[in-house]
Amino acid sequence: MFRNKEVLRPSYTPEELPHRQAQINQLATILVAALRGETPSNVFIYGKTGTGKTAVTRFVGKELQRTGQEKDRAVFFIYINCELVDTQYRVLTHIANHFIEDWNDRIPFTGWPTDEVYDKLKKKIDEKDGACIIVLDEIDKLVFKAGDDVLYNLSRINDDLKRAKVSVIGISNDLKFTEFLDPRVKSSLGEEEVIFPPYDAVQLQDILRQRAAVAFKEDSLEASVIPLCAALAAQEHGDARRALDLLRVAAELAEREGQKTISEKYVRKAQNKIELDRVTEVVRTLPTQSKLVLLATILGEEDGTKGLTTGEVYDTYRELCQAAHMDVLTQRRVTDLISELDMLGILQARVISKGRYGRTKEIQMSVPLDETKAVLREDPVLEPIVGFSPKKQARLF
DNA sequence: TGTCCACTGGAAGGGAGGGCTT
DNA sequence: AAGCCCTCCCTTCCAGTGGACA
Repeated sequence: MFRNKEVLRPSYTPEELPHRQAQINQLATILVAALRGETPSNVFIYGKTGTGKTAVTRFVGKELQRTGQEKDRAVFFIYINCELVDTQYRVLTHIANHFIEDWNDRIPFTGWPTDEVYDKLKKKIDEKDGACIIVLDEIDKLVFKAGDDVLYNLSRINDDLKRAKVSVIGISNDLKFTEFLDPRVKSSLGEEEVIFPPYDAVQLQDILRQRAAVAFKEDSLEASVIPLCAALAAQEHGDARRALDLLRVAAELAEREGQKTISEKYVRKAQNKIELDRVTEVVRTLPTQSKLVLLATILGEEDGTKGLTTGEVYDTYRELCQAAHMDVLTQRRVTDLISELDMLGILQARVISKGRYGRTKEIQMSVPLDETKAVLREDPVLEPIVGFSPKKQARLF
């Protein structure tokens, strides 16, 4: 069935990006200054997930580097995903190490004072005569965690450089974060803006057809499969990544059942699988303390308590910790863990007021209980207590 | 109308674990 | 070895609060 499965993966950057010519041109026009030895403007790129922001940026960057080589102009294109590289220190180190070939000379991932890293970075960049384009993908994550000091320093770095030129491209799927920026940073980052609108269902179909032609052998797809994938993904704010995932997973499921063709049925199955896989993976990689909090919530809900409160979850949590011989964290800390679980979409916590009876969070699971418990059971610490029932236990005393 | 509950969520800081330089 | 630095996880302290109840 498959000819080349790789082209369906999110990491794959195709040679052609359908329906993104306008954004490619816009970005290229801004960055072409680098080839003339000028400093390109900083750019702010905004668009929802799976609208091609990263792919377009990488594509333009690659082209720019290639043309730069032909014209004998050095162009450095540094891509940083701020979800992983999320502190000022780490960003600076990452950029600086890009210019340090000697492995022994590299800046360690911790240990130096930040301003020393900054000095070294300036020195190293200035040794190269060329344009340096720094892409900060998911820049909102960086600002959220580390504030805008990094951006301020980076936007001012050109003042301290004699030869090299630096420009910054910030990519975000969240517009609100710019409100928290220092006005100077905001205006400097937003010199140019490129907007990526969501794909509609028809555009998604084009993208899927383009990839499917390479990915599958002839006649592997029933006619309705691509429109369905496109329609489902269009509902998810036009997410092309989701559309491709649906197609790939559907194909994998069909293949596993020995089918020669992919039908609608497998697309629907794929949709369920993708969501469940996401939850399973998130839960599996949770720290133990968060798992305990999660288990406390599940058990509370199974006991039939309506509108679970922080206090109730905390009580159960404490019993679980004792049963599992784990340290008991403070309620303050558990509050934060609950908020984190909320942000991960595993549960919902809304602040409500019960008047005379105080103010608290009302907590509700938003993923299936049994599947989640099965994942928790994989953890050796949790395994003995997953079947624990707080109420029964209490009755013994 | 005021009280007062059961928290929320900010601020500050400790300390362990990574590393650096001198 | 001593003296720093950065990050993560956590504790302590506490002012603030929406609304049911007296």
